[in-house]
Amino acid sequence: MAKKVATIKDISLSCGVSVSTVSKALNGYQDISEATREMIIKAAREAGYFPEANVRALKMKKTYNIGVLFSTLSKHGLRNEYFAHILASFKEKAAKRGYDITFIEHNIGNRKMTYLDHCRLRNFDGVFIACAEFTEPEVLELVNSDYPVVTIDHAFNEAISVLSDNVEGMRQLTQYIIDQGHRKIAYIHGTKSSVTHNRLVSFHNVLKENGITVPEEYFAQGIYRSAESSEKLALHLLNLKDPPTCIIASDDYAALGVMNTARRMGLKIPEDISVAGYDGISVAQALEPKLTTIKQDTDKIGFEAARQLINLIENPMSTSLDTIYLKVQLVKGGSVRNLR
Amino acid sequence: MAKKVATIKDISLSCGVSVSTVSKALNGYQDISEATREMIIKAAREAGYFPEANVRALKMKKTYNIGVLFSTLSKHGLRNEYFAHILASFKEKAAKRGYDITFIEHNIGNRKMTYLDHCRLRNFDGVFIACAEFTEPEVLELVNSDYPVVTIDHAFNEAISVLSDNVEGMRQLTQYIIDQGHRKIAYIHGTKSSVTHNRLVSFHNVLKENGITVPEEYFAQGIYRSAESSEKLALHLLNLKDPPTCIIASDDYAALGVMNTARRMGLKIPEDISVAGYDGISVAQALEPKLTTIKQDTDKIGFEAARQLINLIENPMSTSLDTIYLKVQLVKGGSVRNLR
DNA sequence: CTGAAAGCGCTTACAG
DNA sequence: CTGAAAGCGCTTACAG
Repeated sequence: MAKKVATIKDISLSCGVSVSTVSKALNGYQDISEATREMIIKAAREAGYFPEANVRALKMKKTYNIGVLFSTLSKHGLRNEYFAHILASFKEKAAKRGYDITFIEHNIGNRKMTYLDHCRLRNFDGVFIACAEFTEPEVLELVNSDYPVVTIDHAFNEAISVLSDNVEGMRQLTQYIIDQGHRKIAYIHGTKSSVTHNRLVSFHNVLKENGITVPEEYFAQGIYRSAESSEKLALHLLNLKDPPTCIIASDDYAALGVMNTARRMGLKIPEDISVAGYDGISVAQALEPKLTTIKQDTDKIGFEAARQLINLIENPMSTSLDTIYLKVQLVKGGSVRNLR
Repeated sequence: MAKKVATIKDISLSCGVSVSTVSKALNGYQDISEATREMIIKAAREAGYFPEANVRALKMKKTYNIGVLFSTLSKHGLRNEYFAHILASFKEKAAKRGYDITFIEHNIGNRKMTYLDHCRLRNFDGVFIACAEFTEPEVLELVNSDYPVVTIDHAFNEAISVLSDNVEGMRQLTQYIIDQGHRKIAYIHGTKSSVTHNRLVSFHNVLKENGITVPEEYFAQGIYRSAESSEKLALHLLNLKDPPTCIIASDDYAALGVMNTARRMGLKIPEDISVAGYDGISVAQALEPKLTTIKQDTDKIGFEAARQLINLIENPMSTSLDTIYLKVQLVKGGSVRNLR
C-alpha cells in the first residue's frame, strides 16, 4: 500500500549524474548533451518517474490548480443539472489548458478555515465561484482577495462574471408567448435574487411594451426547482375567477409541477392551458409536448468561465474584469398554444 | 493581483523568534511558553497567515487530497444525474473528514500523462474511480497501483468496490410487475456491461421462478439514458402481433421515451401499457403517473465510497478490500397497472 | 556540457 | 523553553 515513487535523486544516482543535470534534461534545457539527455530520459521512464507538482510549485510559484467553490446546498450544487453541466464543461476546458480542479471547502485535515484560507492553503492559481451564497462574508472576502476570480450568475466589480442573459431570455420567452396570442399570462417566479429580479423586470417591461396589464394575482412566488411548490401555486392560479391562458414557471422543474396540476384538473396541454419553463433541462425535451422554455447554454457558460479565468491567471494585465453576457436560446416546444 | 501571503518566516521576524518556534507554537507543541505561543498566534492571525498544504505535505507525506476519476463521456460523467449525485455526496463526506477532492485528468501544463502519473504528480492520498471505462489499460493500471482505490459500479479484487445491488433491484422490480398480474413483460436493456448483464440475468431468473416464458422478441438492446433510442424500440415492441403488457426500460430516461411512443400511439399509461424504469431520477417522480422504478441510493453510494476510501487511507491494515452491495428501493409509482 | 549550492516554506529530531 | 540544522523533492542562477 506504500506509495514508493521514484525521485529525481534516484534517477541521478542510477545515471551517475547530478540532480541538476537530471532536472535540466527532463525539462528540456538546451545545454545538456544529447547522449546524457537520452540516458536520463530512458532511466526516468524505466523508473516510472514523474515529478511532483506540489514540490515543483514551490519553486515555480504556480500550482496549475484552480479552486472551485460549489456549495452543496439542498437543491443547489452538483445535484442541480444546471450547475453540474456548467462544472462539466468548465472541467473539460480547464483540463485542456492544463489546469486541475479542486473543490474549495471549509476545512481540511481537521482544521476549520474560511474559503480564502483554503485557497491559500492549496495555493490555487485562481478561483471559480460556481455556486454560492453571494452575500456571505466569506464569499465576498474571496471575491475581494488578490486571487483571480470568475463568478457565474452574479456580477461583481472585482471579478470577471459570466452570466446568462436573463433580461434577454425572459424578453424572448414573454414576447413569444404574446406573439402566440396570449394576454393573460401568469408568472410563478423563484425566490428573491438578482436573477429573479432581472427576469421579473424583463417580464414586466415586455408586457408594458405590448400594452398588456395583468392582475397582481397572476404573480406568485414559488421555489426554484420545486415541482411541489408550483403544483400548489398553479392550482390557485387555475382556480381564479379569471384564470390565465399561460403560466410561466420559474424553471423547467417547476413547469412540470404546473403540468401535473393541470392534468389532474382534467386540462390538456396546450389545448386548455399553456405552460412555459426556463433552463432547458434535458428531460423537459424528452417529454411530450416538449416544454417551451429558454435554454441556458451551460456548455458555453462553463467553457467561457474557464477560458476567462485562465486568461486572467496567465495574462492579468491584458484581461479586463468584464461581465460577460451569454446568449440564451428560445426553445419553442409545444406546450404553448397558438391562440391566433 | 499578486498573491503575497505571509510565511512562517515573516511571523518569526515580526516576533523575534525562530521559525522552529513559530512552527511549533502554531502546531500546538507543548514545549513552548504560554506567552510566546500567544504572541505568535496573535501575530499569525494579524498577518493572515495560513500554512501552505503542499509544502506541509512535503514533510508530512500526506496531502489530504483525494483524486477522483470522472471521465466526461457523452452521456456519462457529471452530466449524468446518477454520477453527479454520487459525487455530491462523496464530496460532502470527504470534506467532513478533512479531505479535498481533485479531478484526475489526462494532462496538466501541456504534459500528456496517464491517470497514474497524474496521481503521482498530485500525490493523492487515495483514488476514487467514479466513472470510467473499466477495461481501459490506464484504469486498470490505477486499480493495480499502490494507491488506495475505491470504485463504484464495478468490482475489483484489488480495490474496495461499492455497488448498487443490481441483481436484487431487478428482482424486486420484476417480481412486483409479475405480482401486478403481468406475464408479457418486455425489457429494453442497456448496452453490454457487467451492470447490464446482472440485471438481465436477474430478470431471467425471476421469470423462470414464476414459470413465465417471454419470446425472444421481447428483448431489445437500447442505449442507457437515450429516450430517442427507446422510443424507436418501444414502437417496434408495441407493434408486435402479440405485444407486451409491460415494458421495462434500461433507466428512467429511456422509460420516458417509451411513454412518449405509447402516448403518440394513443395508448394511455398505465391503462393500455405499463412502463417501468430504473435509477429513480428526480424528474421521473415529478411526472404523472409517477414512474415505477428502482431507486438507487446515490447519497449512500457516495457516502460509503468516501468512508471506505478514507478508512483505507488512514487504516490500511484494518480495512479489507471488500465489495459492498447497497440496498435499492422499489418505487411503486403508478405507471404499472394492476391487472388482477 | 556538468555540478555544487542556494532556495522554495515548512517540520522535527536534537542540542543547549 | 528556544533555536540551529537537516531535510522533504525540485529548480535555477552561477561557476567551472
